[in-house]
Amino acid sequence: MEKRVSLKDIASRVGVSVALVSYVLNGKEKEMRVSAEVVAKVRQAAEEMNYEPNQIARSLRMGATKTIGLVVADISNPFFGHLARIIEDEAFKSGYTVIFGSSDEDEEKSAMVLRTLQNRQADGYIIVPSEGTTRQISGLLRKKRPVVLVDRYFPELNCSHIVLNNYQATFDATSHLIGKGCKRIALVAYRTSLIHMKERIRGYAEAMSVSGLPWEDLLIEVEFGHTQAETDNALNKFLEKNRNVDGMVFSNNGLSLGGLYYMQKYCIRVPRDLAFIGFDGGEAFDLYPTPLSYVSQPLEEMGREAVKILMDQLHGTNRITQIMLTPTLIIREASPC
Amino acid sequence: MEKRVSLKDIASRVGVSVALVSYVLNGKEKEMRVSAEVVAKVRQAAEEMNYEPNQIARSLRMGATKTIGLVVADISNPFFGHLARIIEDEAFKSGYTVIFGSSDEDEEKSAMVLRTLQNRQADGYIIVPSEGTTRQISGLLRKKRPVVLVDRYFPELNCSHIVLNNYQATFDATSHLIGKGCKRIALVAYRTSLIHMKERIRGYAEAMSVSGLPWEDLLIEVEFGHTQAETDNALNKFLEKNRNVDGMVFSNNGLSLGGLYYMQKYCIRVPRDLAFIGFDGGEAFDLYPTPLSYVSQPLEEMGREAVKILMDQLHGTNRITQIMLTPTLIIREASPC
DNA sequence: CTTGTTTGCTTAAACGTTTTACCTAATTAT
DNA sequence: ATAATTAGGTAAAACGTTTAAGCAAACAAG
Repeated sequence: MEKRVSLKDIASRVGVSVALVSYVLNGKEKEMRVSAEVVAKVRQAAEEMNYEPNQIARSLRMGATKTIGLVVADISNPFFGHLARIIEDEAFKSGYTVIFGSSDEDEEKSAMVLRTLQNRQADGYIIVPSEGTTRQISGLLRKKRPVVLVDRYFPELNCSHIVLNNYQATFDATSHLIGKGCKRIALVAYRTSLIHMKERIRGYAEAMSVSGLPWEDLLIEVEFGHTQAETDNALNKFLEKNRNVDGMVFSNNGLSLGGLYYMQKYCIRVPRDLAFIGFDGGEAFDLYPTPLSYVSQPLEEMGREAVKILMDQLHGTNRITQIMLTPTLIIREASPC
Repeated sequence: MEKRVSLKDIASRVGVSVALVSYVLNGKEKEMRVSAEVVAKVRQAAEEMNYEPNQIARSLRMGATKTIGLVVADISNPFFGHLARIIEDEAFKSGYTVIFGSSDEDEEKSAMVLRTLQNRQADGYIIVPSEGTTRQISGLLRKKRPVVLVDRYFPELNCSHIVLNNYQATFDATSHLIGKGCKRIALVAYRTSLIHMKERIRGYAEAMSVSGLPWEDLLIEVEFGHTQAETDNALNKFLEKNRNVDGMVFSNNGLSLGGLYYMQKYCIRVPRDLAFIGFDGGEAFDLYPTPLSYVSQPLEEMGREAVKILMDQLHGTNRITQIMLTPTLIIREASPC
């Protein structure tokens, strides 16, 4: 580890004080009326010595790290990976760096990640909150840390958020299948108290209800920490009891994918044997023998806006912004092949 | 922003010096022989006041941030997302946090990301290096920063790395197709000087050569910043000239996926019309009408070992470790449906 | 010729830790 | 009894910045 060059090094080389070097390198030479001659010398020395500011020292002094703490369920999930990327780019534009952690939808893990991010003095937080983390979030809010929740939120919490209109998402999806003539449509959802799932279930239920179709027995709720085998099992049991199901709506990307694996394993042809609507799309959806229909989220917008809201709060606004984005139903028919 | 509680706050509440509080909270009460009574009082106060150490201040003082800088091509690419996740978990076990940046395989962007990570005083770096970044890496090495390259490396650089045996990967893949009776096998690769691609091309060429098959005209090199349309175009041109091609090997996951999109668009049935071997697998590969064969990388091992090597270097070893992992060819036959 | 202003720079404190050096009182050894 | 040791603690410097405050010299205004 070679010693990094500091302001002091430049100062002593040029023969001026540390303060002066700081002023020059921060472009405050005008206000601080530094002589042109000194400015030039400092600039040159900094250049030659390859000076790079120590952000840690600066953070300590300024009480701000220019860092955003990002908590997602799992960075390796393409949905969150993509979101992270958008946030990274957007944050970078404002001079912020992202430090992230995956919560695995687990309360304890979430707490650990959040503690780490706080120790590192993140200036603000963008969080995809897991079940049971209300207190963790409200803890942040109590400390007046800027927080933006994404994808889900807690209705009882007075906190900025940006989420999909989840109700509309499944309402539209289900309605579309009904319009196509389906009558026994199942919804596959996670068993969780998180609002986004509740809303997706509600949208489905409502769509079925307004068409006078029963749905209570057609709701499949699987556990969060599911393996593919367990999902298969749940679906098997369900389909044995309900042989007349003619359509399925899946309520997030993991479940959709799990559903497709299931269909493949048990040779159920989509959409010939069963109509199918997934959530979030992806390569597997595009490349399926017959391209699959799905609910599309405006992910770019979600990420961009999340950062924008956070930046507002970081720059002093106390405003709480809660945004609901509109999903798009991507309908695809049989391919030309 | 409420004020965070510091050692000073605890000290003044308990009525002792800051130093003492630091000792107690760092478990040095024995060596520093702090009285049991004071230890208890400090502990309790810290608990009650909800003290969390300021990692920034600690970093400044200690000259180490317990931070790993991770540079990948694109965090939203599942390959890198997965890698990031493994690294995150592994780093966490050792008390390290990850700060990351996406380079987009771009020299300039890579430089910016690297500069940011350096400003933030990352203790060590795990990097998927882009083309033309040799100098950036050697700059880090010159400053004696621990660096581990992943997925690719620079032969001329004396730096730790962990990569796939890329030669073997395409050699095996190509050989397998030859064994299946293919004679006109194309390789789709990126046009780049990066070693991993060169090796993948070499493996392919060698496999063809040892079977006495010509390959020079069957190598398709596409540009890095390709759009799907451009890839389609290149493939179209190529296939028009070479109608007798009976197999294709793709040399990374992006290209494989691009290939599949192409096949779909132009109604080329895999593997009926054309044998196909992809790189890296993924959902789309599993769910393809007939599951696709691909080269599988031991991603977990790659991530875990990368962190382990870095940790060794962070703990003072000067040893340079260069590891080459063995790929597995996943062969899948037509599905039972 | 004083007084005030501008110019150009320096000093020093502060951010929250860690850690070295030092201090005093009590105890033990001589 | 005095000297040496130990127990239990404090003071202060240091990490690299930023920034408020100050200060001397030069200059302008009265």
